[in-house]
Amino acid sequence: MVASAVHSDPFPAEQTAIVDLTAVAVAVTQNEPRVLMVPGGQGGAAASLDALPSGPLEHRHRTLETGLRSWVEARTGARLGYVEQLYTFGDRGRMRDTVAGNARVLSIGYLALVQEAGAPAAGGAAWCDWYRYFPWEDWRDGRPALLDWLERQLRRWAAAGPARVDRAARKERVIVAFGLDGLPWNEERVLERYELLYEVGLVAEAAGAGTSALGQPMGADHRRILATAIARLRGKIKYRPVVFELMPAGFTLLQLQRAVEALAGLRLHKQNFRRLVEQQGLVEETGRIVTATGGRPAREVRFREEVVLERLAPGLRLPIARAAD
Amino acid sequence: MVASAVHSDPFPAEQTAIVDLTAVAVAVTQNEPRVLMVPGGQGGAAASLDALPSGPLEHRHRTLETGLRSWVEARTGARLGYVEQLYTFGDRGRMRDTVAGNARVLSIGYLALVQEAGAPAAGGAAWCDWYRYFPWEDWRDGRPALLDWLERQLRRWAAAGPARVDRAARKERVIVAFGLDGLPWNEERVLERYELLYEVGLVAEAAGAGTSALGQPMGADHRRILATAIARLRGKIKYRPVVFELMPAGFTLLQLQRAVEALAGLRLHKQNFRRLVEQQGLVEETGRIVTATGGRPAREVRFREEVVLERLAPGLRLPIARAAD
DNA sequence: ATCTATTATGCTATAATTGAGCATAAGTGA
DNA sequence: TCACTTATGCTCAATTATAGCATAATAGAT
Repeated sequence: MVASAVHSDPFPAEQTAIVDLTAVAVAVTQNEPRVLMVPGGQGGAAASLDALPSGPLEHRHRTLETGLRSWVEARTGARLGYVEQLYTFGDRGRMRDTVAGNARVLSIGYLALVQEAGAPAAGGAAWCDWYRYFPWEDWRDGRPALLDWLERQLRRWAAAGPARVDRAARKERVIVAFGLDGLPWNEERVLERYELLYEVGLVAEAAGAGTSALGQPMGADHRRILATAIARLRGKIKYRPVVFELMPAGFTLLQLQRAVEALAGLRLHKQNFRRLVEQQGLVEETGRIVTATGGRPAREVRFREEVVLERLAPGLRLPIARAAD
Repeated sequence: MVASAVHSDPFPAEQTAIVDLTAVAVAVTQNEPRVLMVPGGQGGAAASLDALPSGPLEHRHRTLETGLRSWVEARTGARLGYVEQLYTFGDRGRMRDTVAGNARVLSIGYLALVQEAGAPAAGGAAWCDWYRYFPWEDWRDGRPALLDWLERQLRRWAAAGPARVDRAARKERVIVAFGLDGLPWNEERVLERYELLYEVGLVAEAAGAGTSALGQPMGADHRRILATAIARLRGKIKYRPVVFELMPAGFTLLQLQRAVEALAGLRLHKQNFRRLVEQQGLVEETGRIVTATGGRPAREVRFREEVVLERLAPGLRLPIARAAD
């Protein structure tokens, strides 16, 4: 039916690649967003850097996802809940500091949501606050102070573009990504910001990085993968009820709010947050009352499981607060 | 800094895979959404099926995206505009009908937006209306008639589940995916619907497919990849100004609306559509007047290029119309 | 016992956004 | 001139968001 004039070449020079599966396992504990990390960056040159858990795709696994699950679970003792494929990273040269050398290495990145409580890290893995790697992403206590310094650096870089057009384009990218000159901070632009910092040489992973690099570096391009995961998750919680994967069975609305805030790196308006959650029928009361809140006791609620299959609810929109809550 | 108790294994039993890049190149011409297809399904057993253009990842390409671009452009003569990675497909056994045999084949799927006008298909490729493969997805002229028959099949399948719980779960999936029992049709659930039909055996690609399979089949799992692309694009046009990649330099608001409708498979409310587009400052007048509209002449507009870098505008929300426009 | 701090929770006023449609303008072809 | 088609301006009501106010119910300090 498609005109078959020139027929397809027989599959030309097939190229093989090493494929590994990399997990960004996220949990929220004590109101902090945490990622599962393994030490020692896969035995490469820079062996002391943190790295994401990852392992080769094995032939016995029927699907990529089962491969990821079994590898990460065996390696770290974490039991993965919700799992979603993020992105496949395969630029040549992205493994500068590892053994892979000249071969093409593909990493398929996955986001996995875990309840840390049920998943004590094993095998040398550890749960680390993700803002350690992205300190500029946490606005829960207001604009992070280091953004003042950062802004100066970025503006200097923008002003140093070779031609007029470059300078204009650089400036636009900077002010949009970091919400300068009155533009709003958009919590989802995590990757855009990281790539800008990389390009400017303000993170240690970059080739010409200066001495005052920002945030804890990670092995290979794992910080880029983590940025991708954070961006995706920050977007997703707004339209799919995925936060619940990170919560214990019963929780209070404030705990839920704190979890969302931890992920988004923002403070939310409390009354409106509760209204949204309740209006959408995402939770139901367990009947229990939690008194350990420090104030008036709170009703304990649980996620309405029906929602997932039943109506695939719209998730959580974020009523962003100007000031505090 | 991560507790370094057990140190990482040296990269264990590396596994290689054949990697190919598959493009879903989309254009909108004469108000129809079209995909670039090549004939002959890569020379496999079922050699007569349509297939998406795809080719091996070659080592000379620094990035995956350049690999994809150069391959597809060389093969089909299309010049790709916006390109975005969709998903990596890698389940074993997904290439039932091709040569790959037992080897692991990874396909990295990409969505590419093209202006068909500037890209006449070459090398045996052809632009095909995508609703040929998904006739149930086009609601522009109201609910497609074949959904009546389809609904009966789906309900029968749901009622035939082994246990009570399965039947309930199946029914839920069916009514949510296809908007039955008063639930709204959600144009983004393209993949969910396709996978359901696959599971039920209502598409020819499925193992136990009956004789009355729906829509034109495609080689390998390309129809699944196409479904993924449609779903992604339908979602994306709502929050990023990507439709403009498919439009010529100058166009009328109705042409734009028709393009969006073609992609979404829905009719939109005309006045509200214009209000959204203009309010958001996505377009500007060229000053020209188009008289070939069949009615009152329309102002010609063009996309405001500044928007892309400048403010990364929120895109287009879809004011869905109940009836016609 | 009362006061203070803290959190929970109900409710309201106002502003934006959306959905649906009316009305009129300006062309084409019979 | 009439019938038809598309373009475009505008309105009105319904819905949803934003920002607070006010009150309730605890714990711990005085």
